[in-house]
Amino acid sequence: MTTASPPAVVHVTAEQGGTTAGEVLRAAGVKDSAVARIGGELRDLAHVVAEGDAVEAVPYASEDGRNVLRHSAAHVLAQAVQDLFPGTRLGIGPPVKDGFYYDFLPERPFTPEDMAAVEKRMSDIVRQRQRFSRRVVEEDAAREELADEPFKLELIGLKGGSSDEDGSSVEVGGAELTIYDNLTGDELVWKDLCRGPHLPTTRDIPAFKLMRTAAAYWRGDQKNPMLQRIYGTAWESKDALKAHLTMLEEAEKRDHRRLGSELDLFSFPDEIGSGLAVFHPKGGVIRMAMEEYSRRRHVEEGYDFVATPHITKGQLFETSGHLQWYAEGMYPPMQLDAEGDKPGQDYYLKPMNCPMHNLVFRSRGRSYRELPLRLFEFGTVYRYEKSGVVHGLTRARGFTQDDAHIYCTREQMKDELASLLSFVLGLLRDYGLTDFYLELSTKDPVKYVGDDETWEEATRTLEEVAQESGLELVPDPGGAAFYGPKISVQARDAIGRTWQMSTIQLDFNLPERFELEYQAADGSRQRPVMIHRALFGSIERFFAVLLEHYAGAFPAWLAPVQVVGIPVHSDYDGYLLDIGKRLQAEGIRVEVDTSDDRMQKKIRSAQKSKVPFTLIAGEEDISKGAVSFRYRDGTQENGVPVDEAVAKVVQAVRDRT
RNA sequence: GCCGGAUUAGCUCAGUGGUAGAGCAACGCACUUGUAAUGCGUAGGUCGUCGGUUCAACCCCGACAUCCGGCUCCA
Repeated sequence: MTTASPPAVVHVTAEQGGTTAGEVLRAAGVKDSAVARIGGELRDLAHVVAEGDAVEAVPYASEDGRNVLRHSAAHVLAQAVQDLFPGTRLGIGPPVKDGFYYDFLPERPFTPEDMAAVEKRMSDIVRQRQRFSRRVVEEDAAREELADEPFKLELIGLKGGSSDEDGSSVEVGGAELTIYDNLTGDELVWKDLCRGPHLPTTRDIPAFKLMRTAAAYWRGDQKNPMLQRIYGTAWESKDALKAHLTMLEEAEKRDHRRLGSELDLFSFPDEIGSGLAVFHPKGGVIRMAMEEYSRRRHVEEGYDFVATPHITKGQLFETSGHLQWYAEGMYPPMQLDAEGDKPGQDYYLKPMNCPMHNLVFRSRGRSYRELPLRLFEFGTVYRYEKSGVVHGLTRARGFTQDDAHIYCTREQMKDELASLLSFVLGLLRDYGLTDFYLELSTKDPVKYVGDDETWEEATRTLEEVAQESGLELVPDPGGAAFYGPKISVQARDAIGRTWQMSTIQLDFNLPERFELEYQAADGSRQRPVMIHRALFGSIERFFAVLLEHYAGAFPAWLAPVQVVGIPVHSDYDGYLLDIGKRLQAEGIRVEVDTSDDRMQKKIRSAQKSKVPFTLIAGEEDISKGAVSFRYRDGTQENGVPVDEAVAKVVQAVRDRT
């Protein structure tokens, strides 16, 4: 959805000096330009140009073009809100992915009815073709003009210190302080402190829609007051808006929480607690299939399997540093064995497996001959996620990591990382994800342990490996764990959303804290490097990603029920039950629908449960020793001999298609 | 944790200050011959929990729990 042809660049002639960017582009026949780029800066089309300026068109459908039209839509939103609710104070209103928002401090929270009214008022403003007019102001004058807007005054004080992070740069991020006036004819109807640029008029906003109200802290800081945020979406055309809304509907239909209950896969009983899932038989069997394949691949890749407890004395996490850094993310301790004045022991649910694996490593002397030593387990961990962040299976409080820790020498580290990365990508591909990019998370300047030199070496090694993979690499400054930098694999799903999947973390610090050692060939004692890695992240989360990726229609090898047999009439139940037995003997998960329903209803039920294969049999098939083989997409092959049908199913499952 | 919204049958949802309804699912009976819903019937809810207001609360108020949308957070 980006520009089809490269954007036009027009050089301003002598005669054109002193006219506007818009006029120059129009003279050159360019129609599709939201704003103009001159000297690398985005400018209003009303910007006065000089001879020799290179004026580049910025199409509506480009990233910059969309940002501008969305930001203009945010101004329209703010004007509409202040028209309808005059006492409302303004926060900020930047463009965001797929849309825009504006933060307000209203006299009372907005209601859904308010939203309808605001949206209608916005349409009026758009229809009025109000001009966005830029005006440079002195700081003192601005303070006077915006005396009623406390948040804007704060931003003026911030000028120069604004950042993209909290969105404040859209207001005061430029070299000059500017106000945008909305003019109907020459009449000033509204104004806002704003860096710009903007579309020429409100009428140039092609398509918008308000999405939801929410709340947000002023400038993103928990200590600041809570503002009411209104989210909207805006696009370069009505069709693009419609496509976006359709995508959202599709995403909602695929929501794993919804599919989880529709397909009877899992639930979150209140009685157990927030963020703690139970898997039902159909979800359980998918999970089992996922685990079985993963285990097999880990065996093939030379991993050793370990198992460790769910709880431990607190000392272990003192040693690892987790209690120092992440105590609030852990379930509070159980105190055991206290007697009178004698303090007892604090036991914690483990939020991570690594300290336990370190103890396995340390359980006896290790030789360099054993390295790389790769310890794997499906380790269930518990993290006390804050109440507002729990979200289905993707952000749970109890989950099972496909966790492994690799202990190796510094010399082995790079090769190990490279082969690990290809193992990761191969495994993800086997599960049906194919579109990836990598993210390199580097040191948080505050939350970290260890010396800078070690961090640098670790970061450099990860970066080299990432680059050699040939995948796109995106930096994530400050995103590392406290003990070391990481690469994470981001996967795009069937509808283009990205999910953080696997993480590979390099760690020079925990081996230090746990005093891990191996004996080298020369007899000296050396410290191993540790690599933390999870390929699924957590089984629950990966389950959710696959569920959404496939929209519930799992490939045959993962499908909870792989085949449903449907007799045309109950007289043929026996024939299909026999076929069912043959399939079952081949390890296929098969059900024969012998209910009282009619055949049409049974086909509908099978279809709704997203079973990959349906075998239908009636008189015609039986006389030939065959079945009708129906695929999930509704296509079908009639008169398939039973042997062949069984073989087809077995092969589809074995090939993981 | 913060702001806002929500919580009625297994699911999706109606509904009223005078102790509740539909569709689907479930169960029963009858029906059943070729590719997305056969018909009839039955059963199912202390209306999230606990307090309060009231002659009377599913409905109004409060607390708590859980969920949803955001914010903040995510070892």
